[in-house]
Amino acid sequence: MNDTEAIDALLEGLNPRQREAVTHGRGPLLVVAGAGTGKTATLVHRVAWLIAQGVDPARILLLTFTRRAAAEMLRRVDGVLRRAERLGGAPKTSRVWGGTFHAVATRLLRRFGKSLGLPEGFSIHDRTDSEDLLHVVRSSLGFDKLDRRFPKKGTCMALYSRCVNSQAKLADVLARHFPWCREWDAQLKQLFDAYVDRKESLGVLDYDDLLLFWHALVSDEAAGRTVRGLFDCVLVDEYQDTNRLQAEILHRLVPDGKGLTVVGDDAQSIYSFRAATVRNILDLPKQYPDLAVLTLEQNYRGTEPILAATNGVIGLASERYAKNLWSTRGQGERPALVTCEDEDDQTRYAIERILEHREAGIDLRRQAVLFRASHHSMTLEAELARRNIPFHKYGGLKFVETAHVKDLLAFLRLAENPRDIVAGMRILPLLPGIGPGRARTLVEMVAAAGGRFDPWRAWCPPEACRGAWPALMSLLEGLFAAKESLPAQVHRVREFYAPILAERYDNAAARGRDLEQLEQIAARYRDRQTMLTELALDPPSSTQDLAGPPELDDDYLVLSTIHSAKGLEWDAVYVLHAADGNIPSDLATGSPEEIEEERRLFYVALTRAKSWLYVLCPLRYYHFSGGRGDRHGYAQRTRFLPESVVPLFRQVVPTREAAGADDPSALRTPLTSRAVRRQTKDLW
DNA sequence: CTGTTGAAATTTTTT
DNA sequence: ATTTCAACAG
Repeated sequence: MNDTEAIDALLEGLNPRQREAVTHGRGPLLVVAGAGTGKTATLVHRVAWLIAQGVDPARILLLTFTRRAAAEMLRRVDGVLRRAERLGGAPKTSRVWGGTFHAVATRLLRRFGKSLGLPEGFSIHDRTDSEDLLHVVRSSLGFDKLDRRFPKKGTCMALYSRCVNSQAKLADVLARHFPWCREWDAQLKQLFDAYVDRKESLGVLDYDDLLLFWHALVSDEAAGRTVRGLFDCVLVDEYQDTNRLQAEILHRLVPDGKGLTVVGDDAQSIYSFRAATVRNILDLPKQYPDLAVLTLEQNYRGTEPILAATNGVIGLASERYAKNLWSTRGQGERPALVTCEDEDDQTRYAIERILEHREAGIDLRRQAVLFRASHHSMTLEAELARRNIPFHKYGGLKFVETAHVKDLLAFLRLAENPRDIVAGMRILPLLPGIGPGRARTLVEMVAAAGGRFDPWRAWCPPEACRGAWPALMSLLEGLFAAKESLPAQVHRVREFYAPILAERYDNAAARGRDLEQLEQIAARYRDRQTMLTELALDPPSSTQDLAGPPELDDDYLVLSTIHSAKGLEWDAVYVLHAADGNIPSDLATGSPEEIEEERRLFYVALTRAKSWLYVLCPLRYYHFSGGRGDRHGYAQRTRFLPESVVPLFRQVVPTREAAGADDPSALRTPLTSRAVRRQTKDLW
């Protein structure tokens, strides 16, 4: 096969615009790709094309939004290359640098961090750990004892993080995003100063540090040259969701734009709460005067009616890059706008349609239920479980964020880095007779001893702890020596932790199984540091996820937050709780910008659908907070579906009789005297 | 200083 | 429903 044939084979199936993007030369390139326009395919083929052109895979950097996205893309690159070469050669992409900004930062800093004075074995704190450390610092400064309430640790963290990621002054961030915290300006400064110092002395980096130090690395004269010299081509996906710090890293990494490819869609920017800014896309032409801009507008995903509806929704956005998405997929059903009476109604309707589609040959895994907030799917999850319908949930509380898993990992973390006081503060109070007070002094002792456990050996524990203390010491010493295999280490921790688990948590059995699973997983990692790093940077979203690639024959429905559904697509998509207050979230209606972001979020949800789209809106919702009886309120259809776009949907009002007839238990709020009383109570 | 109890406040999205 | 804080008994 000659070169021309090989190139043709590689470009097979791409439209002219995509080909142009794929075969673009070495000058900087921006691909503005609307939803469903084959953005991923284009990026995949471009990587394949570069490799086919002779670029060394080890000198390609592919920055994505999640690790999963990177792995998936590289898998597809291999597929394309194999097809083009018509041979089943070994994968060529194993040496490509693929991953999130944070993961790549970690890799670079492990290798070159020494030149910045970073310790070789730095630990990585996830969001919760960072908040915990901030809490420790806050109490050591005495801010928890002030007469007026100091902002919560989560708020402090959000503030700190936004300053770093948007590279903005605290005063500006306070004024723009946290006006109710302005009175604490001085204390916050002090807190953040102390937090930064503390991280340094503990040998710990948080998420923001990873970016910050990568930035420092490429800003440094000598180190910058080295790092820049590693890559011939840099490709960035989902650029609309990067923040200012990431943009500056990129600019310093590729100052002349040579070999740079950036892909994004301003209409899908949904991470401004993480300081992402569309300005990164809009300003790219200013950074690179010779930037080529290509727009992909041909939509391959949705049917015409779906596209008409999604275009209608985004058409109401106050400001956007003009794009006219057009479909080649032809006719299909108009998307459904389903007005449900309440949440049970919504659940029932969704499950009926899901099963119907499955009967018609659309596997569960080709269908997804999407929602704004993780808890919006609780009722549905309960009902799916009751009916034995398998599902995987993405987004929301992660496996590694559950208390018992965090506990277990804290033992490993402490052994890895004894100065990590967050790990210590987690483990020590698990023992009887040790509370926050003693834990703090103990943890400070080790930190002061430069990370040696000697002071603990000499410590005389209180009565209640006489038995447990020596056991903990021998456990930690065993782990510290790290002579055993990783699963064996986890096993030891489990043995020590089992009685604590049983005593402190309910449903200890289920939690125990999680930990067993963790022990199994441990075998997959090269070493302890790798395991801790990877779990911090890329937490598996569910236990099922941890269990490894699912069996081919097992079919499961996907439940996902809209954020976690970014970049994915399904044949049938169900969007739950399309009511004002949920989308847009009540918590995000403070400013017009926030509302616009919620609109894009809704747009992202709708554009995940290929053939069938159901938007469900329960009009009545219950909230069980605030004491006796269940109260409820009435919701309005989301403001993103005003009368003007409603005709793009077919309106559906499910009937109860049909739904409940053959399954009385499905009717969980029958119209009984109770409902009558409730309606009466509505009058006041 | 620990561990428990009760009251009050807050309640999203994620690397 | 969960988290956080203050108060109090051991």
